[in-house]
Amino acid sequence: MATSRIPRSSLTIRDVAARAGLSPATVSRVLNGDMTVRDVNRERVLEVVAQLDYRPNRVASNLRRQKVEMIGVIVSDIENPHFAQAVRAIEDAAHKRGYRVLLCNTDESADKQRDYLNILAGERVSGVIISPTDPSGAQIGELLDLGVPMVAFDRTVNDRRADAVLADNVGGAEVAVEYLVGHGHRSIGLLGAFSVETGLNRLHGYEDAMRRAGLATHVVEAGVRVEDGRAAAERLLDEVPSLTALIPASNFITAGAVQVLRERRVKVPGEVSVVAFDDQVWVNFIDPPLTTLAQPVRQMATTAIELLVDRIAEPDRPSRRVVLDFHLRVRESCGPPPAQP
Amino acid sequence: MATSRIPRSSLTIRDVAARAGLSPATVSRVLNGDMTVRDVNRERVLEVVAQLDYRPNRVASNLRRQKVEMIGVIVSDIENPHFAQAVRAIEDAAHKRGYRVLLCNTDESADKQRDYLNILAGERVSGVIISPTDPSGAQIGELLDLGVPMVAFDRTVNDRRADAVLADNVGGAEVAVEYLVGHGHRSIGLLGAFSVETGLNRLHGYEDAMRRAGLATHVVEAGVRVEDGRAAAERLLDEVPSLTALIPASNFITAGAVQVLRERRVKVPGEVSVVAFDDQVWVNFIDPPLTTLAQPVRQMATTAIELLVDRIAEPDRPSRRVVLDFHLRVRESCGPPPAQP
DNA sequence: CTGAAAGCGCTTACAG
DNA sequence: CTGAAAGCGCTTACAG
Repeated sequence: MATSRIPRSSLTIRDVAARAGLSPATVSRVLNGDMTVRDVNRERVLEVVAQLDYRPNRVASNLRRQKVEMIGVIVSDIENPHFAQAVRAIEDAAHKRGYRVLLCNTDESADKQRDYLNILAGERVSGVIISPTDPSGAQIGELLDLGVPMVAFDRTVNDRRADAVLADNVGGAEVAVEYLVGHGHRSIGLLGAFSVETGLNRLHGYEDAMRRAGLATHVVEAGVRVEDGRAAAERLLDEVPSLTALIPASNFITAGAVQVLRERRVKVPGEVSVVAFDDQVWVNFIDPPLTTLAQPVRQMATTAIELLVDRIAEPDRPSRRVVLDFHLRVRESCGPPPAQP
Repeated sequence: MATSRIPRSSLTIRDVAARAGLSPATVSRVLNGDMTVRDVNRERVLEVVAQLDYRPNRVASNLRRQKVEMIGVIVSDIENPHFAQAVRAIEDAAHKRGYRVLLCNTDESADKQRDYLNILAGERVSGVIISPTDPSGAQIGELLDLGVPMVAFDRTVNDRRADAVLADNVGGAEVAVEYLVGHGHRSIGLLGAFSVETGLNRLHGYEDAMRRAGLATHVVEAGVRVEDGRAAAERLLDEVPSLTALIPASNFITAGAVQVLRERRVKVPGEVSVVAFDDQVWVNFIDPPLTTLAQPVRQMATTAIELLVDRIAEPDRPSRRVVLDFHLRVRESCGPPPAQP
């Protein structure tokens, strides 16, 4: 007679049933909104539930129903305002649809991404939204094999079965170049992080647009930290003295570039015009407020949840890929190039 | 003979056991690091697990072991850099100790806080870290009644049983005032949000320090949005033309105040010195970089996890309250007051 | 409309 | 060292 006694601290549905003089089945029906329960009994159950402050155990319910109303959200850095904004919008949309959010921060580490994907598989989450650090990680295919819906966010994943929501980084860079060319600029530089997919696409858009305008390109790789942005900006300004316009291709790079411009007392937009990627709040606080390319982060987040929910409902639908446009937010950092001496 | 057939998609421990020619009990032992299993059998199990890509179901395991290695983190706004930083540090510390993080964003809504506390109770999380929107919400006491450990973060909770990690907001404001007085300022203004506990404490610290210095106070309530900060800054400058120093008591207020100072071409620190609460990265990007009071957010986060883990291990220990100091980060926004005309 | 019973996928005390 | 069996707390097909 094997028995494992576990000290039972919290109330169970049996306690409620006993107290109400009904079966656990009936209590469960009331709690799950089954309309076939007689009104007297429903009220009796609700009364006892309130009296005892009974809280159904979701773990048991999840196991029995074979479904966990939770999604995993994997980002590389929740402290980056871009992702903070995305996660907030995702949480909002998920909460409205009854899903909880398990937060997974990878810190740009492929190991931690692997770790978290394994955890999410173990937790049997309903789906995952991932901004991959390692788009080819083996776990991505494994989860998809297990039938876990996955939406790539902001960056793609190397598996066609995943849905994806992306910003049109190529198009965004083209808009930036065309806007500056429209102001008469011909010497336009780009500072970007080309090891990440979004940065690479921005480079491609810049190159295409410059080529179409018949202009020479000026590009410096700028890494992902503010410090890297500073160093890259210094190099670009040193190497291309003729420069009249600058496109820092991410918020950290912008932060570094802005400091360099101020230290060198470069007049913006008098001497150098700036169009920055990412519309952070602080671009309004600096002098002059920056013209930016804003990603439709909220819209991306709600789209991601929609794709996920649709796929949960219909696992075999063909995978979709939604690409959303940037918006140019004109402020005060662009003007005509300085008159030729 | 009642039977509920559920389509079983994923593998179970029984499949692994069958394939390995062993019992589920033995497979479970191997997976949980029980050392009493013979090496041959251990290897056999591991082999089959790898072959089938078997992933133990955490939901079942959680139910059976009556423990869920997950903590709920409740904040009012993950998009506020202050909380983004806190959540990141909490996730980091939690992950290292084997806990998952369920993210709960309340949007400063008491309803959503209630909602999430109920959800966390249902999920039977191991503990919760809460920066309360409604410090007296009934659910707080109810969770504590159920034995769910709770740590108040940044703001207190009206229940003595909860542990707490706080920043010394009173002391921080005193440091700001004393620093400015040390530079010779006598007309020092405060912009704060006094409806939240942290803001109120900052007000008290300011008032105490000003009184000790024998100075008159100049205070304007500034709300929580950037727009409110702007309006408050304008009022303060209009009403106190003699003002030579300003303490904006939160990051959003600082953002608004900085814009007003620039628009009015007030020289910082020539005409007005500034010491701002919250050390956001962008304070480095504006002109001049701001002297700030930095909250030890990382340390607060690791302390919160420690308090939680300690209490999980020892539920009846007396509750603790840890108060951490601010650090003054001197940059370029403070100087002596302008010479009297 | 309601209850008894089976079962979700694990873990573990007990027996051998 | 290993297995059979019980049980964590729910839900639901089935019988009445």
